[in-house]
Amino acid sequence: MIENTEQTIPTTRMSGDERRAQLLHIAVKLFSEKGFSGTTTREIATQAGISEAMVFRHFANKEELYHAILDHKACDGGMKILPWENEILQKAMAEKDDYGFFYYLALHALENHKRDVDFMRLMLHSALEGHELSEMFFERFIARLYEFIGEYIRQRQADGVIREVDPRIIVRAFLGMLIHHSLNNLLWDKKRKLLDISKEVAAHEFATILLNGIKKT
Amino acid sequence: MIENTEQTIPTTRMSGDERRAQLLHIAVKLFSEKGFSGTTTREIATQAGISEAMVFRHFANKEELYHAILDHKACDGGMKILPWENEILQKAMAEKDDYGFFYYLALHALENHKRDVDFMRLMLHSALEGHELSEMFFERFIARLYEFIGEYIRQRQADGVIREVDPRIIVRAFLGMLIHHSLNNLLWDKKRKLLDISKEVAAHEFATILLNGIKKT
DNA sequence: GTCTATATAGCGATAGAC
DNA sequence: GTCTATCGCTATATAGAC
Repeated sequence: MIENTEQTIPTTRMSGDERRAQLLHIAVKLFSEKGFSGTTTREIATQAGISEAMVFRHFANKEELYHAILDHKACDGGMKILPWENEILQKAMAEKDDYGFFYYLALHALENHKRDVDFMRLMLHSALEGHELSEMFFERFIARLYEFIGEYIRQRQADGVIREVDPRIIVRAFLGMLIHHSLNNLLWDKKRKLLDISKEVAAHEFATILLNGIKKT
Repeated sequence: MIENTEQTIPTTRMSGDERRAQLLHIAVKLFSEKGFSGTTTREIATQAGISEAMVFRHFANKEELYHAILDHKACDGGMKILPWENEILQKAMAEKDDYGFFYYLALHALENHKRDVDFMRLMLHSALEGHELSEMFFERFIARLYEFIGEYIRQRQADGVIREVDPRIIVRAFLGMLIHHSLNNLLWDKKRKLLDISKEVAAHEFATILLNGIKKT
């Protein structure tokens, strides 16, 4: 963990930016595990191997630390959630490959959730505590994701291949499967293995169920 | 709120059991709003109109208060989640009315979630904090629910009307739609009205999507 | 059963020495 | 930049008067 770069400075010591990044990382982990009020600045400091005072040199107060996570995570980390610039998806859309579209969306989401478990837990804590972090995340990403998927569904309804159902309901059903699956993995399945399947299998099954569920008969 | 029964005792005062029940009720509400560590015993006492000392007369410590909620909620409140003794559902199962089965399950779940928002929030907080409350709830109810729905699906697969997919995946997809929908209502839609539909419409659409999604073609 | 008063511990945050 | 020491506050929990 501690890195010794053997520079002119004899003591092992981080630069300001490194330290800040380290604190952010630790804070994300702890907040995601125990929530905002359940995490102490002391614990953050201890895990970083510095004193509490140093935490307050990098961040004016605990709240600011929280907001810094927002900027750091919701901007670059959250961006990965938005899939529309991806080639595979663009291709599926252009070819009106519905299965490809939903399969890739599903896989993309499940991969993100798996990689960023901390972020997901943080988001949940934030939403439950009614913090603005989750609201911002919602507006910046979730609302747009609904809009994006909904628009595709609307097109395919116009093409006459999908049943005339409010697209928002379909999006909710689909995201419901994905998010709930990830949530189960994250909250319980680690221990219990209630349903131990790969991302690919899950993405395939969910996409198939949804597509058959909404296609015109 | 304060009830004056005009009894021999001149001062307005609750019996021990009443007070205990009141404290439990307040604690559920506060824990569900702010989580365990985010709620203070002082706030519980204040909202009950008594002193902190009284809280610790009824419950040895904060943790015990938490456990008491488990017994109170997960026994009678949680039982409502399990639907298999219900007539309508039994009837649908006996008649192999798949739509009726899933529609009623959905409606039942959505009704429960709506009625017991506090309980749902409490469960989420508990699961995130890794408290045993959620684990117990999981084993007592969720696991059995999976088993129950899965068994019905297995039968209908044997009947040749449902595709050969791992029933657990189907259950997860279905519960995913339902729980995610309730979660959205609870966390965001109160303000934003992203998707404002009735329980009945939601139950119908979700049941329809699932059924079409898994039926043999 | 309820109160005030208090004990003890831990919190976020600051001051000042090095 | 980092530390020790400490402030002011609030937390859980208890003791004893009424």
